Amino acid sequence: MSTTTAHSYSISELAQEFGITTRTIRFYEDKGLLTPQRRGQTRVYTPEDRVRLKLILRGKRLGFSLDESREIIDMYDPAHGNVEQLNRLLDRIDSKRQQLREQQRDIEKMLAQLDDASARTRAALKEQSK
Amino acid sequence: MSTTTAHSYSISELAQEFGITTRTIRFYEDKGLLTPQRRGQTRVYTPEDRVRLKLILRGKRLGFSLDESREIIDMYDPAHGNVEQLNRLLDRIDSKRQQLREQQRDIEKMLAQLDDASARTRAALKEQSK
DNA sequence: GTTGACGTTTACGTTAACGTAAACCTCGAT
DNA sequence: ATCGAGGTTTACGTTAACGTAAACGTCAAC
Repeated sequence: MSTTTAHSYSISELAQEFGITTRTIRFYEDKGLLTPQRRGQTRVYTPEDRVRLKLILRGKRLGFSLDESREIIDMYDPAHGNVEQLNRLLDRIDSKRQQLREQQRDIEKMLAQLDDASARTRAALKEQSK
Repeated sequence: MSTTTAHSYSISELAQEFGITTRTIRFYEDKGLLTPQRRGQTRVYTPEDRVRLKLILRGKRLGFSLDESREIIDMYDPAHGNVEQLNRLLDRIDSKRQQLREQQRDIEKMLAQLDDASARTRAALKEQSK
């Protein structure tokens, strides 16, 4: 029995918090990534909506398309479906993990490259100071 | 005195190796990311060109725009410039490193999320087998 | 000498992810 | 009553990163 404090957010609150525009949030809804409630006309966002938005933006920072982010978010959903569907889901999850690990390797290579560049630049600065 | 074996590549060789189209490679040239030699009309790519291409594609996998990739690649260049320029370069390098570290954190969070999803899916499978 | 395989330029088309603007409602405060 | 701050829908515009196609050159092979 978890007593969930039913806190809610307006669209502009979320926009401010994450540094995006309301247009962007509505666009995500249009693409089926968010489905807020309505109080009359007005959209009302739950903490769960907020989390979904957070995940979308995280995916974006990693270069994922909205479709990819949606797929990843849906992976966490109540795993409903038959055995075959569940097995396919497991495969997709694993495939995403592999992709993320490849990104990790890419980042490390790029970081090493930047370390090198930084060192060379500092060396060039030492040279300038005669 | 390093004896550089002047190996060269055709555009379709590079396209094949990296699983992209020749159109893409020409597009990168158009955007100033590659500047191959010409044998008559025909483009001829050096091993250095190949490396640049590799870096572009690595950046792409990390969600970087071509402009960002160009910036990163240029960071590795012969650090020419005065002290002020070199210092600004150092700042940009450091800023990129911070961004990459943030991406690392994002990836770890997402990996943890996927691990969780995977476990839950496997649990759902066990449930199915009664 | 024509036919492929490979190269080139030029140019219009496409998709994702929003930006921008107009035109309108709603409500609490002045 | 009006006004400003927020909300809404609708719709056209924009940018990046290529795709696609046409129209042409070149050269080794048949």
